[in-house]
Amino acid sequence: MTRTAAQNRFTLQRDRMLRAAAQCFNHKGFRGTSLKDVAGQLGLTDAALYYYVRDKEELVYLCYLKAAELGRTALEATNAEGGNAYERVRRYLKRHAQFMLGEPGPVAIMSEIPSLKAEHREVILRLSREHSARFEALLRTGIDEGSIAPCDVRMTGNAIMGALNWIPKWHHGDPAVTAQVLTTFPDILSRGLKP
Amino acid sequence: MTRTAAQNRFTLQRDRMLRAAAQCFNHKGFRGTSLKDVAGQLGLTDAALYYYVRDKEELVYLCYLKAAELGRTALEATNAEGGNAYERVRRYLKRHAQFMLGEPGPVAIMSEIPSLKAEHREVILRLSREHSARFEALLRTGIDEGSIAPCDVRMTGNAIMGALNWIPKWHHGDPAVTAQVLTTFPDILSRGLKP
DNA sequence: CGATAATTCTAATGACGATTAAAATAATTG
DNA sequence: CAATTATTTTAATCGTCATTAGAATTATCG
Repeated sequence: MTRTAAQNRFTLQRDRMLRAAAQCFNHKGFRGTSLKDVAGQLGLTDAALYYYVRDKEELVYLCYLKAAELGRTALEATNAEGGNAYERVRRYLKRHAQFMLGEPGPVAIMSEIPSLKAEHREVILRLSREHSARFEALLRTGIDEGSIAPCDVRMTGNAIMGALNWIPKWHHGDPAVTAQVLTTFPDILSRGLKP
Repeated sequence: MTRTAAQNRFTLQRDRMLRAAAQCFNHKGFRGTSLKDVAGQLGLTDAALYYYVRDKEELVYLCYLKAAELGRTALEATNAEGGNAYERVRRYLKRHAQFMLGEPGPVAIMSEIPSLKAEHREVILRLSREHSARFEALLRTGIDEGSIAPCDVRMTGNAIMGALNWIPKWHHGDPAVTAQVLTTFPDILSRGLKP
């Protein structure tokens, strides 16, 4: 119990770090952001980050891990809510866009997997592939049950994920645009799936 | 005339440079690729690149300029061929994917505009916005003539461009996949536009 | 309050990578 | 071939940045 408070504080601070880092990475890339950039956003010194993380590489790794977890739970939660596959896809898209843009984000886009060290890269790639597989399975379910038009699920999944992952490249935080994205993107991306 | 041969050789070599650089940038990011990486692909020394380019920043700038030009001509050529807006969009998507993956590519994805110096950034942003505007205008034409379903053209354009720009993140050169992308992506991305 | 643990800072160190100048090599032209 | 031009290399220089050690500060707990 006595440790829980400290533990809690630690993980809370680290999570603030991950959010700051995610924003920087999305904006300037992994190599392009210095630890000073991240620390600056938190009112800290670059050296202070090493209290929370072994090195810079672990920082991206943790960002990507968090992104993978959020994606997974978003998809699971959506599936658990029921509805046909088409409706579940729509809800998932909304949820995904939501956590990418708002709380508990911003979330790091996994655009620099090659920068990870071998072991971390394998972990992230595995999670990433598992997530893709689950999404593709959902599409396949929809095709079988007739709620989604037949298509190449692999390519369709890639297209949808690409459209989502690209959002941070052109969206820079304007709340009005955020709202617009959340309302239009699920529509736009799922419309092509209708039978 | 005497200069034309040398001039020609110069620009040809520089174009090889741009292709090598584009591949590196797409793979490892601007900051993440060293001039040695680019030079290595060409069998040169890093210092040799300075014969063709003022500095590293100019290298990305030229890559982006080339990308913008190719995008523009692709859209213009497509429009010139006629057909209704929906068909023109489809042809444009195919063309765009084509030059992104094959010849005269690989083309650099404009994902690091913040890394450009102010003047260059303005040029690229202007070209980029012009291109978006033209694409959105094409969508609007389709909506007016009834070949495309009513939609938020800004968001729809962003979604489509995102899906395309993300391709290099997951496609790593397998020719079979290239062929698959070229045949399925135009379908996938345009299907949602049907009325 | 005093002691101990937690957190952050200051001040090095060291590597990597962009950039430059000058020398060396290759190509071209008269 | 000789002279000139084009291209590339070698060998510095310079800054930035990740990383570390140890000091300083702050919080926690008895």
